[in-house]
Formats: sequence, structure tokens, C-alpha cells
Amino acid sequence: MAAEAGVNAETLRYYERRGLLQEPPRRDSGYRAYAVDTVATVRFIKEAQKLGFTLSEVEILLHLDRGGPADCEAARALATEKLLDLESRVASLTAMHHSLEQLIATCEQPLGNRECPLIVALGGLAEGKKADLSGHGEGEGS
Amino acid sequence: MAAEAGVNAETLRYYERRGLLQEPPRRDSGYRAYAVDTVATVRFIKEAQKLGFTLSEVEILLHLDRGGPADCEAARALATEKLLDLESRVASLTAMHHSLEQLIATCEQPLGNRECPLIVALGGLAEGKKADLSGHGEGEGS
DNA sequence: CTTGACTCCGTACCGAGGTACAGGGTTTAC
DNA sequence: GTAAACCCTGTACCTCGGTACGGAGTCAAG
Repeated sequence: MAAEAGVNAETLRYYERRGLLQEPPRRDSGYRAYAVDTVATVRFIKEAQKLGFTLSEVEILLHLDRGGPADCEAARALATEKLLDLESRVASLTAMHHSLEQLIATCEQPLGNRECPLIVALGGLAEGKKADLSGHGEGEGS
Repeated sequence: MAAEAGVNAETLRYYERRGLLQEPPRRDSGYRAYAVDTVATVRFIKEAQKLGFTLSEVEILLHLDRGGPADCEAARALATEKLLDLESRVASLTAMHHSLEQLIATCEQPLGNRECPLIVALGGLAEGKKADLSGHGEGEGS
């Protein structure tokens, strides 16, 4: 069953501990007797993870699944929130990418006599922020 | 000094423990007497982190900074590698974004009588993978 | 009936990047 | 000269998503 869902057996137990899977009935030996559709649930979890949901959110989603239309609303809200989150992450990674490209480009610059332009540039980037000691600024640059 | 660099004092000590900052001289009281340019180093660390370098990589970069032109090459290689890494992360986030959008779109579909289309759809996504029980496939989909 | 592959349980650990706390010492401003 | 506000050390803890281990029981095949 673990193999079929593509996860370790330990992972299944972990999910059970976390409440993502509810405890399956046991055989008389104590072995877990998983319902057939548990495989689908595990795949659901994995899919949702790939879409950026945390396990806690997945848990919420799973509980929501047992509810009515109001819960469906909630599920959509959660998904929409994730979407925004993804958007901002993409934006910031893209910004990083851009900066890094520029940074690497400095390597083509004549390198004076001994300093690595890349590292110097990275240090230089930070200079801009000196004025920033007003608050406890956890600055997000862009 | 911690405030000026925008980090906790504890974080400074943490960096020192990790070897990112070398141990500063002490006043006779035992207090750390940071050199003026340590602030710049800390900002460098923070900048590099923002660009996706891990602290271990930053450490390498800092050591590289003391070296010659060969080390400069190495720094550029590291940066280039990071760039590729960023590219793939952006790609995968973008893919997630796309899927999530489509998923949310299913919410507009008529919802039968009681099932949340979003959750049903997420479950449905996983179906495609049933054939995948050949190896121990830790599948990377896309 | 034995052997090997599975499963059980509980607990501890990984890595990354810190944060928190306790129990002191020091500095600085009033 | 005293009180607040900083700094020191060391250790423990946090989140996240699992993985590993040990000692025992169980299942299926030969």
C-alpha cells in the first residue's frame, strides 16, 4: 500500500500521527488494514504538497472535504491564498535571478589586481541600506 | 552593531559559531569589539541569502574572498550554479501556479449536489499516476 | 517448520536557520 | 552609587517533513 502510493511505510504512519489519515481498522494481528481509497488520499496529499500546500493546510483541506458547501468556499479561499503566495514567491525568485545575472556579469569586468568583482559587488549591494536603522526593519527589497 | 546590521545579537553569535564571522577581538571585559567592516560582512551575508545562497555557501564565498583569481573563478561557478537552481525553482513554481489556477477555475463549475469541485479535482489529479508502480519511483512530475 | 520479508511501536534524529532562556557581568546615564 | 540596559556563556528548543533504529511480532513461500 505504501509502495502503491509511492511513499514509505513510515510516512504513512507519520501522516496518521499527524491526523492526515485517520486510523485504519486493524487485522487481528494488529496490522493496519487500509481501505482501498486510502491510496487516493495519500496521492491527494502528495499532489497538494506539490501545489505548495503545507501538511497542515492539507489537513484542513481534508477536513473540509467532509463538510458542506460552506466548507467548499473555505477550500477555495485557501487555494486562492496559496495562489497569491505562489505569485509573490515567483516574483521574488525572479528578482533574485535578475540580480544574480547582473552580478555574474560583473565577472566579465576587468578584475583590478586582486579582488573578485562578484564578491565585491555583493558587498556593494548591501551598502545601499545604511540609512535603514530607523525601525527593526526586516526589509524586503526588490 | 547587531541593530545596525539589522539582525539579532544572537544571530551574530550564531554566525560566529558557524564560522561565518571570525571571532572578533575582545575588550578587557570580554565584550566583542567588532571591526567596523563587520557590519558590511553581515549585510553581505544577508544579501547573499536573499539571492538564494545557503549559509554554507556564503561561508565558502567568504573564504573565497580571501583567495586569488582562481578562487574568483570558483565564486563565479557557484553563482552560476545558483542561477540555474533559481531558474528551475521559478519554473516549478510557475507550473504550480498554473495548476492551481486551473484548479480554482473548477470551482466555477456547477457543483453537483454536495462535493467540492476543488477537492475532487485535486483527488482526480492523482489518478493519472496509477501505472507508476514499477520501481520505488520518487517521481518528479511536471 | 523455517526463513526472509514485511509490519508493529516508540523514540530519536536529520538539516536549516535561527530563537529563547537562565544566570551571571558590565557599562552608562542620572 | 545605583538602576536600567546592554553583553557574556552554554544549552535547549523551534518548525517542517519526514527518516532511522531497535526489538519484537507476523505473513507467505518453500
